[in-house]
Amino acid sequence: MKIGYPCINLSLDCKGDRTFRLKSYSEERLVEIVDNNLNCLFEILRFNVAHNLLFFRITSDLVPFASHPICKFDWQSHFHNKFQEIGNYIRTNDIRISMHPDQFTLINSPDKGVFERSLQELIYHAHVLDLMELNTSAKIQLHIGGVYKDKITSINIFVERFNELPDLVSKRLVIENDDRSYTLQDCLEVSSITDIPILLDSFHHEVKNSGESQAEAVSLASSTWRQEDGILMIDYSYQPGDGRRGAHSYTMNVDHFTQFLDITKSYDFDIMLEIKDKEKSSLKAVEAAKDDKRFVMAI
DNA sequence: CCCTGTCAAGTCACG
DNA sequence: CGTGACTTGACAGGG
Repeated sequence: MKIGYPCINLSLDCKGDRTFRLKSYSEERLVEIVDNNLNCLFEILRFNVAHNLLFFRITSDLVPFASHPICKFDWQSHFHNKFQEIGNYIRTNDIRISMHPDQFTLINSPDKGVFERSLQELIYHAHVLDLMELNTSAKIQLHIGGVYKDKITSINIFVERFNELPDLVSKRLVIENDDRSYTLQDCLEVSSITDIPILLDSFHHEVKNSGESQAEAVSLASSTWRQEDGILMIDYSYQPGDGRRGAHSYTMNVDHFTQFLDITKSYDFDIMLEIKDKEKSSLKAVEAAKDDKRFVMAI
C-alpha cells in the first residue's frame, strides 16, 4: 500500500501545472512552460519520496495543448532527456503513477469528433508515461462517459471504441466508477467484456452503489487487476455531512481513513487522497498508516 | 501595478 | 434554449 495525492503540491513554491492561453500560443511559450512543469514535477517527486508518499497523479496540464491541432512542436524529442531523468527517478524509487484526463475526454460520445479529440488526448497521456519508460502499472484513469439517454447503447459504444484504441493507450487504461451515471456494477460489466481494470473511487461508491459495502467494492475491483497492471488503485475522499454532494472535503478525517483501512485490511492497494489540502492530508494518512503491515516506505 | 473576466475540449441538470 | 456545475486557479488584457 502506497499513499499519494493528485497533481499539485501546496507546500512547495513550485507549480507543475502552469499553462497559458491558446491565443498566446507559441513554441517559445510552450517550451518555457513545459520546462518549468517538468522541473517542478521532479521537485514534487523528491518531496514525496522524502515523505514516504509513493503514489502520485501527474497533471494533465504537464504539456499544455499537447493534443490540440495548434501544437506542431515535437515536445517528445525536445524534452526526451528530461522525461528519461524523471522516469529513472520514478523507477528507482518505485513510485506508482496515475494520470486522469479531464471531463472533456469521452470515448463513448456519439459524436465522432469528440471521440477523435479524446483519442488524441489519451495518446498524449500515454506518450508522457511511455517517455518515462514506466511499465503498464502506470495507469490512465477514465470514466465510462456520458449516458446519452440510453445507458446500454452507451456502454456498447464504450466497448466498441475501447477495442479500436491503439495498444499504447489500451494497455494503460482503467475505468473509474462515478457518482452520477456509471456505478461499480456498470464498470464490472464493462470489465467482464474488455478486461479493463477498475479503479475504485470509494467516495463515488458511497454516493452511488448497488448495495455493496466498501470492503466488497474493494474486493470486486481488486479482482479486475492483472499481474501486469499492478495492485488496485483507489481514489479516496470523505464528505463531511454538511458539504455539497460530490464536493471533495477540505481536510483529512483521520478516523474515517483509519476505519477504511481497517475494513479493507485483507486487500492490498495504492490509495490516493482526493482532498483539497493535498499533501498535508497525505502526511496525516502516512502517519495513520505507518504501522499497517501493508504500508510501503521509501527506500 | 491591480483588478477581474475569462479560459480547448463535454455532458447533464435545471429554469 | 441558455446557463452553471464539475474543479479552481491564474492568465492576460484593460484601467
